[in-house]
Amino acid sequence: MSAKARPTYSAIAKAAGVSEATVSRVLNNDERVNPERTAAVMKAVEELGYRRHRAATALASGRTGLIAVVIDDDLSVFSDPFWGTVTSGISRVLMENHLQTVLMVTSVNSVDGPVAHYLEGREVDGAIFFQLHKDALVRKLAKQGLPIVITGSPHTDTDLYFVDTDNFGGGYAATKHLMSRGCKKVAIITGDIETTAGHQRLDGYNQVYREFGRVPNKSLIRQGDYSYESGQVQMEHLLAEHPDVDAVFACNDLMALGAIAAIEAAGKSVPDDVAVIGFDDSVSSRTSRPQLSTIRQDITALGEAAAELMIAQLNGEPVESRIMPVELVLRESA
Amino acid sequence: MSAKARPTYSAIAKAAGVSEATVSRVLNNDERVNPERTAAVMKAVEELGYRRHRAATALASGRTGLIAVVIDDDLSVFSDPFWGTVTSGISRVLMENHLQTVLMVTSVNSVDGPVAHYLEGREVDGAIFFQLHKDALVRKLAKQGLPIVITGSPHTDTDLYFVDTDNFGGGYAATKHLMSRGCKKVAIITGDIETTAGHQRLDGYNQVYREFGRVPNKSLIRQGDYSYESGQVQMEHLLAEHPDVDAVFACNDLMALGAIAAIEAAGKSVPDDVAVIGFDDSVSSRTSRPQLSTIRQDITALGEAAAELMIAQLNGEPVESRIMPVELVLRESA
DNA sequence: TATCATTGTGAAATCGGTTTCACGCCTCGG
DNA sequence: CCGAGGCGTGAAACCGATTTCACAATGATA
Repeated sequence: MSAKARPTYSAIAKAAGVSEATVSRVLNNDERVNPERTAAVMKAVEELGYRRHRAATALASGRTGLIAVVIDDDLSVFSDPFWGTVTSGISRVLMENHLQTVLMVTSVNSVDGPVAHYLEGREVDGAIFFQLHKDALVRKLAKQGLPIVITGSPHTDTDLYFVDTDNFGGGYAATKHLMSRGCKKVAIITGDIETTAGHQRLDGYNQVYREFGRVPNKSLIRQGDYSYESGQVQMEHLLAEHPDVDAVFACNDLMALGAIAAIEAAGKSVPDDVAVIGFDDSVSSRTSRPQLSTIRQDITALGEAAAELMIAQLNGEPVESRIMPVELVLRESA
Repeated sequence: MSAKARPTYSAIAKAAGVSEATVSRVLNNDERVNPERTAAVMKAVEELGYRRHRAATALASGRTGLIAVVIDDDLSVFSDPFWGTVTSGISRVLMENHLQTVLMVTSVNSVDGPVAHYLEGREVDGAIFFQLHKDALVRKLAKQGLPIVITGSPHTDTDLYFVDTDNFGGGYAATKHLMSRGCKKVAIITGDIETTAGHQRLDGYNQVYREFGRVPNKSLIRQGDYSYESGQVQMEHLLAEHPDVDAVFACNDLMALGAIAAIEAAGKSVPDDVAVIGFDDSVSSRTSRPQLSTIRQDITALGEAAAELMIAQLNGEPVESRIMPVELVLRESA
């Protein structure tokens, strides 16, 4: 009674009375196999409980069945639930397509680091990058023919495929709502303006002003860094310079919460004196008081889209970058 | 000018004037190779820029160089920054040991689902599980000899290796602080009592009462479910039944925030009328007002410990489950 | 009817390492 | 001086799939 060893092609071929080559053809959906033999192989596969040996397939075919998800940890982005959620969307779609997700949390900036070696070594079939800051490595890999998808907009204009949130639309919707609400002096606390996302949200803000035939006062545009503290201090500056400011669009929820703290510390109330809108629809936007109005993005869908772009590339199908829609969620703060 | 093809053993063997077997020995640190040949091989490896072909190694040796991290998505735990942080700790340590992290966000409860097939197929060298609810699959895999580490305590008493936060110690420290502060009527809002973690925190709470020679009133022990809302309603019940309750230990920050909302809604103040301590040291614990006193765990360290246990198992070294220390962080709420 | 394509199939080579096995050489004990 | 034992080494088998290539059978064409 030997332990049931894992069946291989050889066993299936024997059981089905065909050659191993035919087994391979059937299992890879080669059309040209006689239906009867196909059926025989399928039956044998079923009965023996055959399962592909990934390593053997990888060696012979060059396809590893693995997709890397590369996260730049210089930003410790992974402690942000945002990335966890994106990743789970990616993972789900990949798994449905019989691909596995290899997670690499690391500093990606080096064109010659361990990650670079790993990816260049063709140990994965493709790579999905998060939040790129330098794209030298990515360009290099792309040139070598490695399928790539970027989550978040690429740093520069480029021909790389990407999926991103509609940052412009979010900035536009938030600002438009504040204006339509009757606010006269709408400020913005931006995030890192170096990033495309940061810039696009600001562009949306400016666009609303333009449509209203106005130009925002330069000093209504304050640069934060996505932290609670920066929201707080920038709001303090705003209140000092513009005591009559009556609305703020903060480019993420954390800064919005900081801003609210500053507003209330100044003895004013939200939203009556100053309306506030954040961005992200994070958990704290629901638990804060007042509850925060914010821009919601379907984060899981973003991940799923990234995975779909990757799969399309692998299949040689036409691929197009995607911008995912956002939604204004109105709660108490605006 | 052909593109420089990836060098293989054959190239190195030729360059170093030895056989492929010897190359393999050198690269796998086989002691018995003549130092001169070792040097020659190393030199050739260096000069040709050789890099191992993962699939070939996997096929021949059976070691894939991959460790699965399995996350039960029934709980959508991955949108909790906690798990992202743990994962990044795991990933870092594994990568240092030339192992890659394969992420599987999925429903693990089935002993016969795709995850089960994947893991049973030996496509990874080991698996790290998060937040187990049913351990049938894990036990089955362990029986098959797959190295396993559980992050969070296993469901039942077991011989499986695990790493966990000192839940008991956290519950103890929080409650002890509240008592020492002079609070007479310290309540607890527990999380899911079915989980080991939930139970252990409660045990810590009970232990303090015991040490003070007291027994907590049954109705001071309220069961929540880790959600903001549950913290809120349980606190309302507490205030109704015990108008003189003067402290609450909530088993996570979210419930603590809900409790604070309920306390303030009842016209009482935190911490003067009722002191509150949470658990997790989440971001919102710092941004809430009043800032939340809480129990901090070193989450990255937890992940690193999990990875280390895995590596020890792979190396056949002695392995011991680990309980990671926690720290009481005092802010404004207690 | 003779010839050329086309189609389905299996034998065998291949992917790039690891591991077994046998052999030659050297040392040591009797 | 002979045989046993140990050590370093290379040839070759092996891991489990994929893919090339040759060949036989069939159908189409002239």
